[in-house]
Amino acid sequence: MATPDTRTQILDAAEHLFAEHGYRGTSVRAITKLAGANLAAVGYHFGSKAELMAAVARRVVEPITAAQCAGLDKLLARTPDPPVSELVEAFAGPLFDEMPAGDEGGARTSRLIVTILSDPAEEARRWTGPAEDSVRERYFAAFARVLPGLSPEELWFRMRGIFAVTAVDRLQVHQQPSPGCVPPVAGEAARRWAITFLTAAMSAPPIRS
Amino acid sequence: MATPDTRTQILDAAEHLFAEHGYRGTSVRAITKLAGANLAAVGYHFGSKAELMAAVARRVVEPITAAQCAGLDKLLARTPDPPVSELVEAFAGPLFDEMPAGDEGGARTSRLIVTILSDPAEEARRWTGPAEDSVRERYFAAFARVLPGLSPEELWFRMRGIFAVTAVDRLQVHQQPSPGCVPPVAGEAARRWAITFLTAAMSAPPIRS
DNA sequence: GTTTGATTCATACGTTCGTTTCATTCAAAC
DNA sequence: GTTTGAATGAAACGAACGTATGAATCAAAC
Repeated sequence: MATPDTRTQILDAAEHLFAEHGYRGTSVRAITKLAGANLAAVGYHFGSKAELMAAVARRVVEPITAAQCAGLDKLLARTPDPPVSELVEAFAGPLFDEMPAGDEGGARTSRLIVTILSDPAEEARRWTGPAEDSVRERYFAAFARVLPGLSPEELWFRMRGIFAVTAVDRLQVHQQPSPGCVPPVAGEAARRWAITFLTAAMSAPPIRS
Repeated sequence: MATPDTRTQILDAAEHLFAEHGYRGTSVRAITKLAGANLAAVGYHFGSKAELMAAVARRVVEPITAAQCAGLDKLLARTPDPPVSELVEAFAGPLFDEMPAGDEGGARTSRLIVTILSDPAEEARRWTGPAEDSVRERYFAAFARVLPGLSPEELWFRMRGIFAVTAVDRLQVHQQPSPGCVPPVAGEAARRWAITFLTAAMSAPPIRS
């Protein structure tokens, strides 16, 4: 295999380190060292550290968003009222699937997504684009159709819940290792657990207020 | 009201800034400036920035853990097999209740908890103590009793799900503001939504493998 | 009034950070 | 062979960081 160009190697190294230590916890020097590139290469290829992070986020999030979009298209082409479980799977499934090789069971990607969405850095707000918003809104509309009686606010809450469960799924590496709590879970099992868990949660009757 | 002592003012300022900008995104200088204290006061009263963060985390997490513990005690004193909804409420409820004054509807506390648990910094692993682990294990045992048929692994997954939903509940401030997605939700409504959502999720039948 | 111990203060140290500069390399175009 | 423009390399810049130091302050004890 031909060694990839410097730009790609920097992207790979940055993805790895950003996932492991966060945005602020990763220095440009550490990235270029891991990538075997020169310190100035980040500035040359990406402009700045923030733009590098944006490129990393795009590369990770874009295929997920595309898969979510395609899944919804396929679902709605069959019926305008798909079962909740299939909507959940179409939305949450890609978050488990998109795991680049070398990723230890997706835990690194999961952590990177948590980083992207929970990083308090000011730049983080620009790491994802309008494509993600639009697919979220499409799912919102689909869920609203099959879950009548839910107020928009409560539905948004539940959709954020989907996101929280899938993204923070492997967050327990950050906690004290509880005895009996085996740390990394096989990707496929976690996927089925999440779908089960979330389908039941989404299908809950709305609260009577 | 008498102005609190320097130590408390530093704790307040640190809690505010850590929640807003994360651990690495907050400088000791910013904390002491907001607290109206001298730069060296952090070193004097806490030893280091990391120990200050540990003190902040303790002050926020301890009452939550205590409330979770007391809630479980009260529940188990009544019956060894409480309904799932009440277990969920006893576990997740305190995460909504413990909101210090001046906190904008708990969103800041929520973000601080996310910071504590998702921060990739090395020191973050020491921010919570064994008390949190022990209460988690007690709830695990209680849930295992009323949810037979769930494997330990899947139950741990679901408990992490509870945590994810309650803690990341207000994470959407980090995303692009979606139209129609009203940002901050009244604490009481979010609490009821979360209990409903999570009770249904926890009660889902285990996956057949 | 003096002493004492706790606290606050201004300041500086050494490190690391993101970024910039400018020289150098190198393959392709002419 | 020369030129050209993209890419890389070594080095340095200024700023911000956490932390340490030692003098100044102040209330209480004696």
